[in-house]
Amino acid sequence: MSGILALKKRLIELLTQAVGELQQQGKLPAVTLPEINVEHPQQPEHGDYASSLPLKLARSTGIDPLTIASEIADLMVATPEVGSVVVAPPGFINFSLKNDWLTGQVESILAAGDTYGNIDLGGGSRVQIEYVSVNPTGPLHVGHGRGAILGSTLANVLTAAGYQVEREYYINDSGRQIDNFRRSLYVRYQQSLGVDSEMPTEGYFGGYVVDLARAIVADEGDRFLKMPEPEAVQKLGEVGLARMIDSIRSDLELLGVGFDVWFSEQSLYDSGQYQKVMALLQQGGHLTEKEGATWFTSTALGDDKDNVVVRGDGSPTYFASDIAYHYDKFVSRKFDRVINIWGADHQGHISRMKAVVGALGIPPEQLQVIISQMVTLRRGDELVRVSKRSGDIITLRELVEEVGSDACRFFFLSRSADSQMDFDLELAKKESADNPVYYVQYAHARIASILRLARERGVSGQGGDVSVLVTEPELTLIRKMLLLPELVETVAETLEPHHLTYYAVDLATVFHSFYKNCRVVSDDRVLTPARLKLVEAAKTVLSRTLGFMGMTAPEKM
RNA sequence: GCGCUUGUAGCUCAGUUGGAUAGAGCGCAGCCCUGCGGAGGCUGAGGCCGUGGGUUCGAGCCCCGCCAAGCGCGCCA
Repeated sequence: MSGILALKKRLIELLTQAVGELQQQGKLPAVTLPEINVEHPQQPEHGDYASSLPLKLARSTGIDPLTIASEIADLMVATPEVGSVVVAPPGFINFSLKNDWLTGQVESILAAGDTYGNIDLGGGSRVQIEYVSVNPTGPLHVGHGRGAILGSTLANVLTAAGYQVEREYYINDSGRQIDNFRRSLYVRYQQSLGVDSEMPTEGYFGGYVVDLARAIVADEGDRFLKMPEPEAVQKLGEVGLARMIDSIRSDLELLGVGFDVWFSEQSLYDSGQYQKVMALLQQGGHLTEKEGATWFTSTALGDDKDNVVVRGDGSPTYFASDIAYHYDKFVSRKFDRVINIWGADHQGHISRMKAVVGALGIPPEQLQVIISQMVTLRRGDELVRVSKRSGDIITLRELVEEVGSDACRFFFLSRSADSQMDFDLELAKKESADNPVYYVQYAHARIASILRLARERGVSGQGGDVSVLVTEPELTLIRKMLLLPELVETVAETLEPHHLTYYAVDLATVFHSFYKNCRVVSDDRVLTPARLKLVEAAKTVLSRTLGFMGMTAPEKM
């Protein structure tokens, strides 16, 4: 385990022990203990860690919190890490770390290298994280980018947290919208070959369908015109879908978003998984026939309404295939945990999905759904409506090409998934130089530059004695670097990757401040190698943080 | 009408799961280039944490009501 997490755990153990001892001595009544934890105080004067345990105990025992605090503090045994234990009103116990322990952590970070920040929270358990999963009936738009970046970042962090992570894209290559898309494409194909044909009223009118049809004409000619229409729609559709999926894949690659598995919805029908799961639900008494359709009786499980799984015409709904899909995830592929990232418009899908997962005998809490709120797009004051069928689309690709992948990722990550955001294209372009992404990356480039200079002068950290790094800017930098494992833990537990961006900015800030105050490469033969070690460690931490976010860590800018 | 999410500085947003004097970026008012990258550092002004109650030693955070915004409430996905 990482040193800093072990330390936190140790402090909690020591507190628990001390309270136990006080209870044995009869100085504290044998009340049930509150949850004991330590936190980082906001004020540096309050030390590195603080516990409000005495305040909590005061409630149940009726004893003055300051008295409890000093009794506990007296019983805290000396450790190599903790320099002082101080009692502070109204009833806190504050811990400060020893300088030599802190500076020693620089060596630990260097030794850990690119594994620094890894923790063993997951214990190797298998987590699947599914994201984007957009219908291959149109290009990705800006909102999809948000989910993509959330998902890929979480996958990075969960991997570092000791989970075995699989990243998956669910391809909805079956069902009504796909039929609709195939018919639309066929019409555009006919039209581009001069055949008079009319688009279905609910068709996909976007210009990209026209482009796609033309591209297929260019590559494959008029061969689909020679087939009977139903066959042509099907065959042309296959070609078109494959191309759409390819373009989605390449758009995501541009953003640094990738997947381990591309899972086909159609395969659930081809493999018999769908039929199997419906039979299971039938056996479990979860299905009922009414109004000509088959319903999943989720109201019996506390949901607010039942949901159709098989339509009157015998065709399965999206919900039905999603049930089979989740059965496949949990039962066939045996994931311990499944995380889905959905857009806000799928909010209503959560409760029935959890209900059905429970009906299949899987604990519903093993399914976690993250809702990424809407992204509204504007150009200056002009609101841009995003609708796949209207054809007025600002694509994700266009955004990435304008703003850049790094800025895009940072921007999307800097807000919690719960809050909706405006994305002003003009502003994103105009202010790109002011984007915090540059502030953070600049810190990394600066470090690289220092290390280059050191190499030129033939000096290195070799043999550096880190115990001399005791000035305030140095210790502040070290303290900040030590937070990375806790950050990984927090993000992995809360599934809230936006904390990464705030940490990255904080880390860059303390580094810039250190840089201003502490000359690294100098004539001082003691300080120079020690500070080179510190700077190298800072580079590791910064690049690790940027890596989690899927951003580049530039050597030069 | 019901469900989910949001409401914190002029603007965009954090707030470590109930702790000490509520933070950051941008913007605003100033300061710092005889040294490793000024895409930088430092200082200041700016707050009834939507609103009204409640819970307790202690609430931006928990509970109830209300107001406002977004999304959902299809045999669409």
